[in-house]
Amino acid sequence: MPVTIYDVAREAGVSMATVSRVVNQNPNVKPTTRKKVLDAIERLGYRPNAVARGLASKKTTTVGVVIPDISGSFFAEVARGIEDIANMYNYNIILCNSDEQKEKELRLINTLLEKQVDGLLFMGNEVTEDHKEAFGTASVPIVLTATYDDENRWPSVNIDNKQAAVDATTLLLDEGHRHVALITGPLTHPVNGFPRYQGYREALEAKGVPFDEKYVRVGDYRYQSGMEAMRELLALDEPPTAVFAASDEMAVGVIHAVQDAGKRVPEDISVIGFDNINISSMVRPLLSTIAQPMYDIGAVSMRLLTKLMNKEEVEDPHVILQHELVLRQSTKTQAGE
Amino acid sequence: MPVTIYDVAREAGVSMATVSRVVNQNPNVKPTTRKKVLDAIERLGYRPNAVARGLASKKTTTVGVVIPDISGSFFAEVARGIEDIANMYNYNIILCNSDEQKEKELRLINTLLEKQVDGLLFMGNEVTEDHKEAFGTASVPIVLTATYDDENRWPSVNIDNKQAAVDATTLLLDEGHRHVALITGPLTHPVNGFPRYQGYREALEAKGVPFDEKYVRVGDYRYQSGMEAMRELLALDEPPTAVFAASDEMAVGVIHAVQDAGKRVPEDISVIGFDNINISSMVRPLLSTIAQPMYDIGAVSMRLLTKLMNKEEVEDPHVILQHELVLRQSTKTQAGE
DNA sequence: CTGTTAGCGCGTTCAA
DNA sequence: TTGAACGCGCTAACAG
Repeated sequence: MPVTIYDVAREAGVSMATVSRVVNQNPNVKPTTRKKVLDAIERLGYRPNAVARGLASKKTTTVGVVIPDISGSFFAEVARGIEDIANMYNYNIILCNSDEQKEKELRLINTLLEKQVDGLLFMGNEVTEDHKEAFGTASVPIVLTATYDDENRWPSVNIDNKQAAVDATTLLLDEGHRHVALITGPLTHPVNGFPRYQGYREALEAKGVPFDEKYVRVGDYRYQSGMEAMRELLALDEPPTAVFAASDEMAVGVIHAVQDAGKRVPEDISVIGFDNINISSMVRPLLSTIAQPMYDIGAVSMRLLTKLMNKEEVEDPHVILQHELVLRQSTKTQAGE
Repeated sequence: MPVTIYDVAREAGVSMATVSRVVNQNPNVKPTTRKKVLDAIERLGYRPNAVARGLASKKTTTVGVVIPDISGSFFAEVARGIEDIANMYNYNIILCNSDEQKEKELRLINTLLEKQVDGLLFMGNEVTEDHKEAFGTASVPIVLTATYDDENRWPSVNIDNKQAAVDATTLLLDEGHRHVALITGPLTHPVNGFPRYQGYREALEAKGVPFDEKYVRVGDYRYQSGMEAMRELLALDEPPTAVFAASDEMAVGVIHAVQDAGKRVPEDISVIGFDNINISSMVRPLLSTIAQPMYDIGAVSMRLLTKLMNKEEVEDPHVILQHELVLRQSTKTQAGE
């Protein structure tokens, strides 16, 4: 039923090799025959079969993307960066949600490899030994997006999470606060969890402010957890006067908890978030935050992968993108200061 | 380099046909030889080549998804529904952003078809004649997600947008408001734009409230446009006392414009949104809205597609999912009333 | 500049 | 229960 390259060849009165040449933009074809072929293609409505092409050429122009959850603002933005660059270089992406479940991640990696993707982008909180083993069976390049492995065996794209946390905490400290709380993500996450906690402590130490465990709460990056954590903090004998939340969603939860308690941000309590997802400029007061270049994290990862797939020389395969302190209205220090 | 089915066959001392059978769970294999094969697979680390399989079987267990912009909350949620069900039925998805650009949409549809996807999910504001022509060249099933064609030639999954707008407007009218404004999306969008405008007018008419053009503003569904539209509305001689925004983002913009003007929601002005994206429960006051079952729209679309791909009988290929009025705090009418 | 000929790795008859 | 052989649609030498 479907028209093949043979049908086109017959229709145009040439060999299939010639048809293949014109389809693949091979310059070694006489203009007149090229036209004959093009006409035949048009007439028959020929559509090249990419699967057959993939089998013969061993290239699928498709890359696999393992992502925790596409419905989250952060990942959705990263995914957009990935897809834009992929599209730019004529690749398509197979998108898979992992929910950060290790077994599912491993299964997806395997499925993607079976599908002969030309490369793989992996995002996830932790790269375990099992992950490394799975990566090891791949014969195509892999880039770790917003994560990395402890040995730096695979190329990766990240921001400096610890330094970002230092910056956020220091800003609060510089405003004069001495009771600065941290609402972090799970400390068991070696990439995005623990380093921010480390940065918080380092900043405290650098300023000579004693660390106090009671000012640390662990959330899950979601709004609710931020709000609940802040309620607890507010119930302390000596509540914090500033809060650093490891995600914008939690930071917004913090702001609302503060407001619900009849206090004001930033007059009574300063709040700074992390990520700079679009919601941070859709709340009152506008949220001050550590901006991660989410789109770029995706875009740079994909660009790096294209180079790797193309066997190009790549200077440094471990990219650290710059984060940025975005001062809006939830901290006393605001833009321009 | 990569190990093929032949290598496994040799290693196990059987023919490749037998290996194929055990890999594909064909029961006609003696248990002992099955074990021999399984061992050989394990020993060699054999990974079936899905591309070769796809060429031979004419099935790729991959579906194409054309979506306007994965970084938007609405679409990200729909995409999640799609991917979950796809995963459940052992399909993978190739995700493509179209930015609602017609040429890009047509190109993507073609690319996806070249890649021999087993089915296609299309989302976009409008299904033009060119789209229909492109769909017509497909030999695999296509489902229109959150959109439809004017002839209902293709299966689709939607909500009743007009009725949803009637419900939202009527709620506001029932609160006693007589100056109800509408901030809609582009009226040129036949699926999600115009019908909501129609519903607004119908509700007005049903309650005998005269339609007044000055209370209608066109936005682009984004926060900024909602905020700006509200500023204009506020500048009217007789500002509206209630606003129906065709998206939650715009509704939040409306709330902030109202607050910035020193007025209160809902005491001075009632606001209702559309979609029920997660941000609607992350603002103060909590946003009342028309909830669209975003995840289900994606999930049901994908489920429908699996049936179609499987050539199963499907009762009604034009699914209308229920929307829901979610009353929170931005309207006077609140939960329980 | 063009055609012939092998594969690519696997599913699937058809016989045995 | 198993194997031999063909073909899926195309790319890539190689020859001419």
